[in-house]
Amino acid sequence: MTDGSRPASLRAATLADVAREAGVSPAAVSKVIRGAYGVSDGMRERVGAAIERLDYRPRTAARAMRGTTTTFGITVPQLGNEFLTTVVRGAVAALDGTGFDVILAPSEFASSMHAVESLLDRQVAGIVAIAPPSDPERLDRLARHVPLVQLGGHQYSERFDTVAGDDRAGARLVVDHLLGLGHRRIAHLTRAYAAEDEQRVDPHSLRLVTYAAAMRTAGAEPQVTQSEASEESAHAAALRLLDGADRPTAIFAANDTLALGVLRAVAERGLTAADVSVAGYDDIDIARHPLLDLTTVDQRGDEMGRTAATMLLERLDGRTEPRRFCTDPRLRVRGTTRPAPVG
Amino acid sequence: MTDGSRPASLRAATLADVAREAGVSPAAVSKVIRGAYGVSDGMRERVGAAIERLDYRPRTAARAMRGTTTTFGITVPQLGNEFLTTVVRGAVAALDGTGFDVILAPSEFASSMHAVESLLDRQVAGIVAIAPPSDPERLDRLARHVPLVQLGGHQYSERFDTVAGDDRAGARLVVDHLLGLGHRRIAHLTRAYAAEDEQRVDPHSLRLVTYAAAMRTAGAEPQVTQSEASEESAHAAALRLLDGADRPTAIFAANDTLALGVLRAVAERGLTAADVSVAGYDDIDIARHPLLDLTTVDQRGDEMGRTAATMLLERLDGRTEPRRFCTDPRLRVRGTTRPAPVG
DNA sequence: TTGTACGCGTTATCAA
DNA sequence: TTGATAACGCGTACAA
Repeated sequence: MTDGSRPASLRAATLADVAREAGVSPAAVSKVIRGAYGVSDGMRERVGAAIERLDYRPRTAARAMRGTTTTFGITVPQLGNEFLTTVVRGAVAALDGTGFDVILAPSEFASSMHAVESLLDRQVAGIVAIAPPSDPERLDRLARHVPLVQLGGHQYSERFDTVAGDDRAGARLVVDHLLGLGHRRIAHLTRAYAAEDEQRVDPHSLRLVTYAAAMRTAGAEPQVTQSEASEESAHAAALRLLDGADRPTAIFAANDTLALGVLRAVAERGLTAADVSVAGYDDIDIARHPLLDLTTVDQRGDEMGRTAATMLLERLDGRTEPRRFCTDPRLRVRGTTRPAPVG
Repeated sequence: MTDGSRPASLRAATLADVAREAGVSPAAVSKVIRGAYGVSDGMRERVGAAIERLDYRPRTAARAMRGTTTTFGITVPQLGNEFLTTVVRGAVAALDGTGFDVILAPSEFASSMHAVESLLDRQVAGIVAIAPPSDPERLDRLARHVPLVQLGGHQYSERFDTVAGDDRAGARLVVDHLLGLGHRRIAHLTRAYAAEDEQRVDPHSLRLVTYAAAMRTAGAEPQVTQSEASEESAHAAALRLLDGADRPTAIFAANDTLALGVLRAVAERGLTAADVSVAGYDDIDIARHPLLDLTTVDQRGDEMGRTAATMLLERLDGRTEPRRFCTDPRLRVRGTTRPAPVG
C-alpha cells in the first residue's frame, strides 16, 4: 500500500490494477478473463469495463510461470525455404480461431536442438521441430515435458509424434519417371550431409538411398554430387556436372531450391530441357511458373503443417499414444523433364 | 520440506534444485549463471558441475517476470515473402553471438498490431515491427515500454526508430528507366490497400504516388491496377491488363511477388519482353534467375534487418533519441525491360 | 564471498 | 457466486 495511485499510465496495467479499478478481487478478474465457470453477469460487465479503461492485457510470461500457455512453437531451420514456410503457414492456419498462438524460433545460426530448447524455456504448450538434428534421445527426453511433433524426419519414438512425407516413394516417382523417359545417365544433386546409409532417416538421405537403389536395379550407375543448401551452391555443383566428362542427360535435385540452381546452370550453358532434364522436390510456388515449369514432387507441406498442429491439440486433449503421419507424394510432371536425347 | 527427493527427472530442474545439489544458496547459482560479480572459483566450479548433472536450463518465462529478457521479437506479416525473410535473416545474423535470441510472430491471420502486442506480452527486450498497420499512436504508446523499430514504413516518431527503403527514389528509378526506354503506356500494379494520397506513408502508397507523379510530369497517363498480395491475384490482374483495350507496353509491379504473377500472365499470352516490359521491386533471389531475369529494385533487405537489430541493441544501451535509417535503392536492370515496341 | 527474503503477475485451491 | 491465499522460478537488495 505504499503507492496505490502511482501513474499507472507508464507501467502497463496488471490484473491487480484491474481488480482495484473494478472493486473486485484479482481472482474474480482472472476468472472473467479466462471465461471460467462461476461469474455473474454484473461481475463480467464491471470487470470488462475496467479492462477496457485500463487497456489491460494479460502477461504471457506470468501465465507461463503458472505452467499453462496457449502458444505453440515451431523451429525453422531455414528462413528462406519456401517449403518450410508452406508448412508453417499450414500450422498457423490450422490454429486460427482455436485460441492458440504460434511463435517461430529460427535455427539458422544455432543448432536446431538449441531452437527447440529455447522454445521449451519459454514454456510453450507444444513444439513442432522441423527437421531437427541427430539427437533423437534428447528429443525423446524433452517430449516428456511438452507435446512434440517432429516434422520432416522419420525418427519414430514412443514419446513424440511424427509428420513426414514418404521420401522413398517420392524419390522413386522421380527416378522411375526419368527412366521411363529413356534416361540412363541420371545424376542426383543432394545436400552435403546426406549419406547413402541405411541407418539414416533424414529426408535427403532417404531420397539419396532410394535413388541409388533404383538406379542400380535399372542397371544404371548412380552419380551423386553434393552441395550446400543454397541455390548458389547448387548452381556451382551443377556447372561441375555439366562441364564434366560424361555429362548426365538428367539431374534429379533433392529439393526445388537446388533444382533452381541447376536450371540456372543449364540455361547459362545454353542448354534446354531437350538436352538435360531437371527434376526437383517440394513443389514450391515458383516451380509452376511457366518460365521455369519445373517437374517436381508435391509432398503437401500445408497438410503437414496442419496435421502437426492438430497433433499438438490432440496431445493437449489427452492423447498419449504416438501418432505417425506420412503424406503421399505426387509427381508434378512439367516442362523440365523430356525424353532422353538420342545418342 | 515435504518431499525433497521427489523424482526430479520428470520435473525439469530449477535453480533451487541446482542450489540444493551444489550445497549453496539460490542466489549464488543465479550469480554464476549470469556471470555476475563476486563468485569464487570453487563456487563457480561446484555450481557448474551441478548444472551439468541436473541438466538445468534457466526458465525464460521466470526471467521475463523479473523484467529482463534477452529475446527480440520480429513480426512477420507474410511468411512466404522472400523480401521479409531476407530482412529477418539480416537481423538474426546481426544478433548472432550477442547473446540475444529472436522469435518471430507471424501476423498473417491476425492484424500485425496483434502480433506486436503478443510479443510485448512475452516481455521481449525489443521489437521489430515489420510494416505494421495504420495505428501509429498505439505504436507510439507501446514504444514507451519496449525498444521498438518500425521497419518498412515511414511513420516517424519521437519514441521509436525507423528503418525503411527510400520508396520514392526507388519508384522513380523504375519509372525513369521505363520512360527512358521509350515507354509511355506504363501501368502500375499495386496492392489493394495502396492509395494515391499524400498522407499515406506505407511503401506501396509511396511507390504509387511517385509513379503517378512521374507519369504526369512526363505527360503520360497513369494506369493503376490493384491486386491482393499473392502471385495468383497479381496474375489475374495482369491478365485483365493484357486483355483490356489499350494494352500497356510496360508494367511496373509494386513488388517482385506481384511481378512474378505479371510475368506468368505475359508468358501465357504468348508475349515476351519485346512486347511488354515488366519491372518489380525488392530483388528477391529468384529475380536474378536467367529464366526470369527480372528488372527490379534492390533495397537491401539484409542491411535493413541488420540495422534494425543494431538499433534495438543501442536502445538497450541507453540511447533515447530516435534514429531513422533509409537504404538507398539501386535499380537492377535485367532482361524483362526492353525498349518500347515501335508503333 | 555467501545467504536470506521478497516481489514480479498470474492461476488454482479452498473457504466464505 | 465471490474472495483470500499460496504457489510458480528467478533476480536482487540487503544482511551476514
